[in-house]
Amino acid sequence: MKDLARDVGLSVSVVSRVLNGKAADYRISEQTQRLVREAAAKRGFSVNQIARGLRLQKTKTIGLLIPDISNSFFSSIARTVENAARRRGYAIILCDTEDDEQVEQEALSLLLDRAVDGLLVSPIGKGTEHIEAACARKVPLVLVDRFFDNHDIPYVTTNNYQGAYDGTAHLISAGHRRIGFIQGLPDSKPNCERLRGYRQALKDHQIPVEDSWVQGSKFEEADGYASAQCLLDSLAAPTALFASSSLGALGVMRACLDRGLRIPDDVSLIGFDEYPYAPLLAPPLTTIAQPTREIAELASRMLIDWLETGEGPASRVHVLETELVLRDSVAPLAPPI
Amino acid sequence: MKDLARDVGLSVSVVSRVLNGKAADYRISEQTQRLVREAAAKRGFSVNQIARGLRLQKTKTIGLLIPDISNSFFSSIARTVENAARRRGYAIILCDTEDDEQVEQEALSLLLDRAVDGLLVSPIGKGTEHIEAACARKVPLVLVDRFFDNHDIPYVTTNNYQGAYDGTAHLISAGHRRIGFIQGLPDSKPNCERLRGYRQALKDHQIPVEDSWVQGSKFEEADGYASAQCLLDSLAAPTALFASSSLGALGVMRACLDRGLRIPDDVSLIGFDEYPYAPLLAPPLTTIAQPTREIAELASRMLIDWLETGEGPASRVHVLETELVLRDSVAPLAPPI
DNA sequence: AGGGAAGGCACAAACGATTGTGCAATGCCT
DNA sequence: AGGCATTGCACAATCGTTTGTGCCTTCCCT
Repeated sequence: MKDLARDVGLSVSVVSRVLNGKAADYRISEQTQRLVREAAAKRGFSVNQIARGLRLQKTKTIGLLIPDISNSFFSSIARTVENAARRRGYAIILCDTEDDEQVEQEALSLLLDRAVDGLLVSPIGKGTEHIEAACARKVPLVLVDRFFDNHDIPYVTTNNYQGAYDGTAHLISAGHRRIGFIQGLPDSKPNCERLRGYRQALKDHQIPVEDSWVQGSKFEEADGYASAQCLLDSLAAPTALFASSSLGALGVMRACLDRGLRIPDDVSLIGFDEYPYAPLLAPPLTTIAQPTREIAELASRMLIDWLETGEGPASRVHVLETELVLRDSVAPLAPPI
Repeated sequence: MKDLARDVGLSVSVVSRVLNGKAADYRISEQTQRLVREAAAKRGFSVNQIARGLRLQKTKTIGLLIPDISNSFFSSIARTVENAARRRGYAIILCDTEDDEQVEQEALSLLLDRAVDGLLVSPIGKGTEHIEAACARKVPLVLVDRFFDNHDIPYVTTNNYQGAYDGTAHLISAGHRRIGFIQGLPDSKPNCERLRGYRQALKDHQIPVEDSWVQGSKFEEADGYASAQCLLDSLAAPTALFASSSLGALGVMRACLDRGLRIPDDVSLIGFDEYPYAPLLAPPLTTIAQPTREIAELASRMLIDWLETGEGPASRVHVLETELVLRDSVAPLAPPI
């Protein structure tokens, strides 16, 4: 910018003001403005955002902290967030926490050190101190998908409870009474809510809930596989399974395949999360679809509005509805012979 | 840092040097070092990377420019890159170009304005001027997956030619002679190479190549769907299809489903790209697997080494091998009756 | 013509770090 | 005791912007 100023024979302050549209406020003549603008265009000048960030204490950057970008749910979120952010002039620093709390803390520090203006976080769920610390530093933060309800951090998520309730009820209405639940990360809010929905659906239909029907500990395919094996090994094996995640459902399918169990003839299956492959699986999977795009759009809008107005969102909680997508992985239970 | 310096009664220069491990070079006493370090630890101090970046002209940030993060190939790449980068102290600014050249240019400017130290990019492929411009600005850049071969920009990619050749040869060995090719973005190098491999395989088996057998224009499911419809509508419809991408293969499967065509009985299918769902599709899909993790690891290592040593990679081109993963989507062609 | 207002721009101090250099104080040698 | 190294630290410039303020003109009004 100094070079540019020298070239046009003006001071850097004039150049800066022209380029920032503050020419009128400082009585810069039309002629000078044109001069500056043309020179800037000709030299392809663009401001150094680092220096600008230092001076303004605003980096026009948002930190996106998610557990697993290779998971289609989060990669959809990331895509939408990135697009929305870029359209409003923000860059996204991506951190993948690998569902590891240690990594989450490190990544958070890395983001804070880089002075991001705001954060979009889908936290592991266990420890909340580091997240609170970020809030204490007055960095606007909105939680996505996973959230805390004993804090006042705004969030946008899915109605996980209702989604799981609907799915479970669907299985029950098909005649199933022994229904297994393949869970993900037990501490994460979405998982808790899904579990709650599952339990409530059973209760509402006078089906006693067996603790052993709930298996699993991570949102991973291998974990779903192991959990399914475990459930199907049990004496009174479930006739239907509800997988709390897309990867969990995959694991279940693989377990059934390996055991020669047919879906839905031998065991019915519903998976949380919808994705492009679901309709083409063997069999096409009945799923609980989340409004991924809406979640990401709402969350980014909330955050960016917050950044630009300086005021937090009017309402703290945003819960979007799921949709039960019926396909072929659920069959009526054959009556016992 | 100024506060910290005041608290311990020292100058900021001393604090800076201690924290950067340059104490010895400047004869800072052991005692002072301890004092500084303890105070820093107690106050949870960490340096402002923005200010540091301005002074050092190094932001410890890498720009990742990819066409579609919701595509499993790229999300795997992103995950691996992010992990590798974070382990070496670098943050990743993610930009999703949506396979749009306009967006690619804007995103590139956004990254350059933010003074990223280096770039990892998978370019659209058509225009190369903006990419060259970045190189001209002496920003280290390595291409991932997609590349240019008439430039001296280093890249790491897959042996797309051989992968497509192997897949096509596999179809031919199953007796197919009318083989359609569902392509992705025609200008992109991987697509060109795959097409070349396909053509060469046909030629090597004395099968004349029909131009009408090559359809498609984007790496998207809808495009694959339309292309498959078009091919299957033709008079002498192909008995086998080779999809140049995972999403393309999905589109083909959906097209077949809609037409009541069974895979592999009525038409055989091979798809480029492997992903967790492939073995569970109906039918399990025969694919050409790319070494995604290796590509991403090699590319990030090359770039970061470049950043730290100041010297570009020793060898410019890196081509990793594919693997043909046999499943159930290819069947021997039934002899004509 | 003198005075005040307005117009048009330049100066210089931040922002928070890094780093070459300078300046005391101490120690050692002869 | 005087001189020279060495030790231990502080000063201040710098990175590229933004922005409050100040200064010189020109103009208009009475």
